Amino acid sequence: MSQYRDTAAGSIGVETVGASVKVAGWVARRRDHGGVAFVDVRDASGLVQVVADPDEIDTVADLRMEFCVSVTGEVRPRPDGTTNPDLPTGMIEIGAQSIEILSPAEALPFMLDDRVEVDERVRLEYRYLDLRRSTMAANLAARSKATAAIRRTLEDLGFLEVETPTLVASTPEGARDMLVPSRLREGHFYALPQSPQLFKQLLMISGVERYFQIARCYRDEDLRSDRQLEFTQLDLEGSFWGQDEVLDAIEQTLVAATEAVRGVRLIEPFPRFTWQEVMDRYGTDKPDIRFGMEVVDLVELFAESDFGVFKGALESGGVIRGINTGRREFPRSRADELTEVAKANGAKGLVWMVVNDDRTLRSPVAKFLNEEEITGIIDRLEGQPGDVLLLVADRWKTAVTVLGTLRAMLGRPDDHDQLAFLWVTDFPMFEEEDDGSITFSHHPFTTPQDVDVMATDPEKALSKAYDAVLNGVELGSGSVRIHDPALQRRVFEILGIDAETAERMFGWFLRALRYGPPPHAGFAFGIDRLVMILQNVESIREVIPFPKTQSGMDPLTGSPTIVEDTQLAELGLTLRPETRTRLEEP
RNA sequence: GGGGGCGUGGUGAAGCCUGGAGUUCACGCCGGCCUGUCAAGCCGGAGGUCGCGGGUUCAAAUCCCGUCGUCCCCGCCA
Repeated sequence: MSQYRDTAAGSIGVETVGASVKVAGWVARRRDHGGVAFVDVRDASGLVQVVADPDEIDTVADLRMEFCVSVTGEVRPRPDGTTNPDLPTGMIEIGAQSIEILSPAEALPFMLDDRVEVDERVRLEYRYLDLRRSTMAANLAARSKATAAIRRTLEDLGFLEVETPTLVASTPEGARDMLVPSRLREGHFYALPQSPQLFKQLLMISGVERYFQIARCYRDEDLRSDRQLEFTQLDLEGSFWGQDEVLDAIEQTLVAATEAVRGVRLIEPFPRFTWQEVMDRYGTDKPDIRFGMEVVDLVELFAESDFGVFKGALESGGVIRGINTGRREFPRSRADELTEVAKANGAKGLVWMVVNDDRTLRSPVAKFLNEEEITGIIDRLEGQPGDVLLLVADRWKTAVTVLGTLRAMLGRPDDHDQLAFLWVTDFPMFEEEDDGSITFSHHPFTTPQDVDVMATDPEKALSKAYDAVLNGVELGSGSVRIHDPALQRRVFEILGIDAETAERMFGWFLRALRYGPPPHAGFAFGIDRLVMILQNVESIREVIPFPKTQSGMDPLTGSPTIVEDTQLAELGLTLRPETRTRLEEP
């Protein structure tokens, strides 16, 4: 009950007929017939039609779209034949007794309905108007429902919500840090956290046992449709836990969030795959399993092949794999395009084949293959007439990755109605860089599955790390952490980080590990990405109220901005001359 | 750092390939008419440095080069 209204616009139904109500909101539409005028008033709850006689209410002629108004009137049934079944409030209307203009609005920079797709830069410049649109309001609501459900679930499971600092020490690993200069310690810098990783591990050592946080994280890397400079994670950690306990807790939060947003109860447990399995079957560590088109091993077929490309690949220890992309048009241009994709992903080439009606193959390489091989390919890939088969002969990693990329390109469904959550476990401990050196595939606090293998054969070593994947999108990752300082030192050693360097970078953390750390494990997933998929939108920016453009700018506030020299001076900073010159150019 | 798409009254599009008067359509805006609409309707009107700079040409929204903005992608994102 307020000075401006006593009833939510969207809540008014036939049971309210006869009552005098006061609603407040925005003019969504005005339909002025001269002798009678209809005004759709929208508030956060919905929309209701107000009917006004211009002779009685002179303000009605002044109303324009998105004026903020307060309306007093009587709820009455709509006359026969004028009800609107498309509207929740379509059976009734408010006969206006008075309309007060709380504030006028200028002519809008764009229409707030969903009929036209407005340039995103303009939407962001007037984001406060953009957010009035029902789709955007629904995205905000979905996000709120998701986080509320997550909080509720974790509270029930006995978790403690703890905040960790956002002004932290910079570490050289991982993504580029967002830096914040310190005034009190000139020449020193904070970093904004890429994740609360080490703090949550400290909380385990602190005896918290079950921690979670809906944490803002920052990574100063290039933006994408699913990446922003700042994003939100559900961060979680448990003591005396292993992988199963983590996956169970995370699964419960995902189930709760999905039910809250979609009203759908997911089937548990989510399917689990090892990293090796998803790489072999789907050619990626974040497979979209809403469709098949799995990668098939064809090595045995070609063990004796005379075809140079296949022979060469096998002799150098490679593999031959293929996918059946199904029946589709396959002009030469398409073949060239896919070959380019294969090459861009490191393959030397791509072998394509179209199954003919007589179970022969139309393919540039068909003449190099004998009948047995052709039949074998069609059988193994379950080829039907018209199916396009794609084969890659290369190093294992290259072959499966290329086919995985093509599979995603050609097979991915374009709607998100179906939700295919899954777990990927048993990630390799290390990845090979282009220069041949190794780097951790998760982070250096991840427990190896076998310490000896890690030491003798690091490229084969598996870790206790796991990912959550939804519809081909990596939602998040976690691991069982190292709680033994000796093991932690050994991992650093293998990575080529000597004791002195480790001490300098993480000494404070290694010291904490000397004071009885409990075994612990945890996880973090991106809430923006989750809500984006649940809401079936193509960009993470649709579920972030005030996002940045691809160049990291906010068209609304103009950030980032230049600052006064006096501000820089307080921080002990000066801009480099060439930077200053560039800023002074028109 | 690289590849690609887009940039035309306030908004969305067409025009660009094949150069010839700022032309067109829809929404919005302003004014008028109108008593049952719900994307109201009808009549009239205003509004544009075709992102910006340079070049080619008798002539550029259109062709070329550069640049800025934006989006998608590669690199990057432990």
